[in-house]
Amino acid sequence: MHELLLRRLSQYIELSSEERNGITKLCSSIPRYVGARRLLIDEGEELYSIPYLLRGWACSYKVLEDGRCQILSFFLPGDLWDFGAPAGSRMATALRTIKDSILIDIPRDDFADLVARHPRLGEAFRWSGMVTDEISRERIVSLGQRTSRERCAHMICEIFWRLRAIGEVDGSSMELPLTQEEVGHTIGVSTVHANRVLQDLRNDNLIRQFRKGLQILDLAKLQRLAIFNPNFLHLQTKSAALRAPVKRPGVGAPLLLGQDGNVLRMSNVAV
Amino acid sequence: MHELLLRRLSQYIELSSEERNGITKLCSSIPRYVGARRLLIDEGEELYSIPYLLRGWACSYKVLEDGRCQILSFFLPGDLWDFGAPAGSRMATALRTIKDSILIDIPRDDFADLVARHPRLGEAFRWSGMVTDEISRERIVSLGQRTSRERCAHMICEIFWRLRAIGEVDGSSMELPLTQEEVGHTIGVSTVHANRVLQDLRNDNLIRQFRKGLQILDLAKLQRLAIFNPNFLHLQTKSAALRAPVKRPGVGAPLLLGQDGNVLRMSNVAV
DNA sequence: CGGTCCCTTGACAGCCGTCAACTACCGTGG
DNA sequence: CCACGGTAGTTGACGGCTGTCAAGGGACCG
Repeated sequence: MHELLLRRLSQYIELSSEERNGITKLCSSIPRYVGARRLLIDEGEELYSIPYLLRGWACSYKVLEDGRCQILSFFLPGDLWDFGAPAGSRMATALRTIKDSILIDIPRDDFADLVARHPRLGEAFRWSGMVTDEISRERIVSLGQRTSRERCAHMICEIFWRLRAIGEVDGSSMELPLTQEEVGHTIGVSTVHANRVLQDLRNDNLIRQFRKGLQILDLAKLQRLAIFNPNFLHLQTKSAALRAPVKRPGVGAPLLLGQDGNVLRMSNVAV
Repeated sequence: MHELLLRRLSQYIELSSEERNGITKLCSSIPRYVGARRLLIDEGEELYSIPYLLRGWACSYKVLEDGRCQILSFFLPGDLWDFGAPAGSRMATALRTIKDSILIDIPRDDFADLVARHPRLGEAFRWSGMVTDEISRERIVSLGQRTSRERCAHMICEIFWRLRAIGEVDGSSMELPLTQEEVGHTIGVSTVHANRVLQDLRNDNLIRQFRKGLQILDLAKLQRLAIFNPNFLHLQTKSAALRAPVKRPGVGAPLLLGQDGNVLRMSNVAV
């Protein structure tokens, strides 16, 4: 029932049997079955427990006063929701299911206790959290810099690699239970435009869509289009963490080199 | 030299003198003076220390292969950079100064030791980290849903409130050392368009700009335009954490209510 | 069979990126 | 003092991207 979590943590540390038992006990609550498109936690609600998704899909989102809605992240099987938040904090986003799902509520205190007793588990969770953070940073880059085609391709790649990591892709096909409205809310375009972008990708023979699924016809080309670096999900082990520093062309570099000295005029500063 | 950090942590917990001393010792390294627009840490570099900004401005950013650049967050006086990252992790973004700055490098191990010895400090840091996270979530919402005018207004409001919290605004005026190119890289528009958006805000008498500064002429109107909720920076105390749950109109609600029962068809699921 | 979601399409207008040229300002050096 | 060069800000023209509106079509479910 909690193999996904064990598998994930094993990517970062070797789990002792005590640690395994701790996780097992943590996940011993009775699973809840929740239908598609149901609110799990509303924005501003206090978090009494950490939702742990066993099956299904969910997403976090924010709704502006006038109804505009932005999906911030997907919540896939094996994911723990925001385990790093301090006790007593409130949800900064709402959380809802996308399709029929099964989840467990892990008491926050039990989680804190376990991590306190096993600091290495805490370490592993923090490594796991870095992946989540990196996904959200990459979403900022997408929304700020990538074209809508690229954003859509990037979203597909992200989901593909994440589902692959938990054994939920079949060759090049995967489930994609998102409506085009949800795709739009994710990549920051209207529903109509989400439709056009998806059609575009289909017409270019990059993807194929069926019922509630999607097949990637040319992963390499899709990733190139998305400027997608699969490494960013590969914080699998400490040694392989992120990619090596790379010098890049473009705006950043010359900007930073065209300056004199490292010491600034003291007249402007005081400690 | 480290009053800003002490002040920030005091928002979340009452600091004991031991904890104060710990922080003081943590900040006892010799400050570095760094000129404007200089690279502090490149993407992919290993983090040996936690940069702590005493004065000046910096930002984190990512550069795509073709040179497109997205600024992810601003780094203002009193900010600690990414203190939550596990030891040995690599920078997911690059970090550079925006103007002449002074910073301290806090050894990661010392930080970890201190937090381990004083769990309440760890708690306070995590509350502080939530503010950072919320800013980055709000940036996703901005880039995905707000118009460029709204995004620009939102950026100004965010900076205004953050500078105000550290006593760096004078009435309604503040420093704004960003070039229009940097504004563009922040709100996801071209430099030319950043210029047009700023002109727009000036023409509507919302802001006034001078040399390297900005005056907000009508904060209420600017915040309304930005759909800006100052509460999101107000995680000052646990009790005031975030805003209370609010029912909203729009897309979210009806979507989630139009479903039957809470239990899904068992045929689709298995534990 | 009717209703509800969801997907699709076309028309149109407005937002925004790009290109190119020009201006203003500053600090430097002659 | 002025000339100069570099950076940053500004403008106009143009085309492509994208939102909106409105209408239609198809799949599924009761």
